[in-house]
Amino acid sequence: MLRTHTCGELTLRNLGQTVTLCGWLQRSRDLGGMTFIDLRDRYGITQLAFNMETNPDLCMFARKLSREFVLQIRGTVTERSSKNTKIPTGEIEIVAENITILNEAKTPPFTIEDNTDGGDDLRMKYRYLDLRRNEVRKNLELRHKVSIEIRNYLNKLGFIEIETPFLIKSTPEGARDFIVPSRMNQGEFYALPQSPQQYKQLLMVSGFDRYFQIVRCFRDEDLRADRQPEFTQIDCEMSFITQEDILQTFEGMTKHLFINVMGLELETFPRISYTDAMKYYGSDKPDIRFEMKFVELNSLLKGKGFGVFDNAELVAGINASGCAEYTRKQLDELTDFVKRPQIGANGLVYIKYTTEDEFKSSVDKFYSQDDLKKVAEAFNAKVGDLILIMAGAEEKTQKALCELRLEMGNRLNLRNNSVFSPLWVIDFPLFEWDEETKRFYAKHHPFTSPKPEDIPLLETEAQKVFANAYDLVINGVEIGGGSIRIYDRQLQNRMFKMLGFSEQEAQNQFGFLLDAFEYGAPPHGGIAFGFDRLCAVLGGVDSIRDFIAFPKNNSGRDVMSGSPSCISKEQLEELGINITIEN
RNA sequence: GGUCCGGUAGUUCAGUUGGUUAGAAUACAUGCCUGUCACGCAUGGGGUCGCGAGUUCGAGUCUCGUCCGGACCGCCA
Repeated sequence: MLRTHTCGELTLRNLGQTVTLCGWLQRSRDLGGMTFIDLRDRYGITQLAFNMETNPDLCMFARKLSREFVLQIRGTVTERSSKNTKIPTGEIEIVAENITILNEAKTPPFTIEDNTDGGDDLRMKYRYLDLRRNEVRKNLELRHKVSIEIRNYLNKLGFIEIETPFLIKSTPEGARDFIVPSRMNQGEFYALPQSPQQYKQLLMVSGFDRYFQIVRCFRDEDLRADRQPEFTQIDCEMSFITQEDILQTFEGMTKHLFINVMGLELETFPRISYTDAMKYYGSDKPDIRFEMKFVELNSLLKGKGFGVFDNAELVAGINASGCAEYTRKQLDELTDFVKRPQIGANGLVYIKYTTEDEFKSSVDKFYSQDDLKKVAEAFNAKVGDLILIMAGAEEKTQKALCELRLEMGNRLNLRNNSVFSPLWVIDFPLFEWDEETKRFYAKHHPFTSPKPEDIPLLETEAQKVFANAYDLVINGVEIGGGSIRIYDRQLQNRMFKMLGFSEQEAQNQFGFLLDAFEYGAPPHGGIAFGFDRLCAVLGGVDSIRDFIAFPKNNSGRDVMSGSPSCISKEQLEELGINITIEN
């Protein structure tokens, strides 16, 4: 070992000991007669002291060292005459007797500090330097802790972790696959898994009744702050269980993580149906850290001569409590916000509850004070409240109102990242109709089982069929989702038929799974959690990038290594691949 | 595929109506300083204003194109 201690552990208890430390030079302060150096490793910072009177040669040497040099120093733990209460080692310093430069370093392109001066792009290019920073290191430490606690919890319950292949068969359903060419089978391709879905179901057929895997998954779709082309799932599956068992088990896991990683005890998770989530929050992943539920106003506001409302499929609003004081400018800002192309609302109507029995609204021409009062009552509004109303086609209005609700939540500081509000969203519809291709798609995936009572409606009223599917949402972020699967070959065939698969197509793509179902598949179901997202939510940030050691940028590039990149002609030839670039 | 924002010193940014030699902070270098801990003080070096074209007597500033980065919509079973 090149060191006897780390830079984070020495205190007054170690006074007088001769120690050897290794680390990076964080900063040096040259006072002329003496010089101080902060030595940093992942455990902390320890101050080194050099004195011109007692050891002039070493002091002169120390003055010449620059940031991020890798040093080994031997010295004596000494009490400081002026202490730093901000760090754990702040009461001591090392009076150095010997320094070895283990490696020199160029001046880094940005400062290795909590508040670095580096921009995102630069930090990604020099990610190995960025990872030296406390903030990013802490995120990865949190991630590690979460993964350990997941394994502890699931292991205790008898789950076993089994690895499944990364080079698998491509299937057209769902996200776009990442494709890997096969050299030995030219013209043929593997796909990287979007999730180990089919393999984990096969493991159930094999009798591993409690499986999990913390596993990388790949989706070739456009990125976001919370979406990477490769990301990590906590993938789980159980046999001989009901939906209730899954919810209990994984609510338990989530609580276990919060207690053991965050020191927070969570209440029982509320549950809401998909239908109600859409009705009250306009989203299947509502942020319930704050109320501000939608109130439907069709019966109160339609038919009074205001065309926009009269012709709307849905008129609904939210109560921004205490915002009646909003100025014209603030209301215009909100209107602009909902009119942005990404939201695309036509406008925003407000009602200010200014004083007892007095309302001011942007639609005073069409509604009496009495009409407005009834609206206020529908919201349980009080004096000082601001009611914001939108109207139009149902889905679009819900979506726009959802964005407005979240925006108001932000403005009113109701979305505190150290508060955690989990909930289960249950009873999803089984299908989703796609106008473009004129066909049904599986809302979850094609192996999701319909509610037993809805099975007779499969072929006749597919849009009314609900699924045994569920999502875990925390603070408006979809953390996990799963379903009870179909384990009956006949029902699976009916499902594929609804999704527009011929028997032959289904057999081609999923034949191995369908065949397996004929050899005694147990009733089973599961769930998968977005591990990166879970960590980001626990860490209280929106972007998952800082919880991934080496993430990709917005365009799917790794700006540090320069991937993706072209490959050589020889490589292409070996694979039997010709590149044609369209313009 | 689309919308919006950004690109100026190593870095983070400012740069007025198009007008003299493009600034600040920080980093870096040098010197001074014996209790600093974001040390302080002084001095200094550091610029293809992303790239290309255009308008103009004159472009960091205006126009078009392009590249790069970020946020979002579509997409993400």
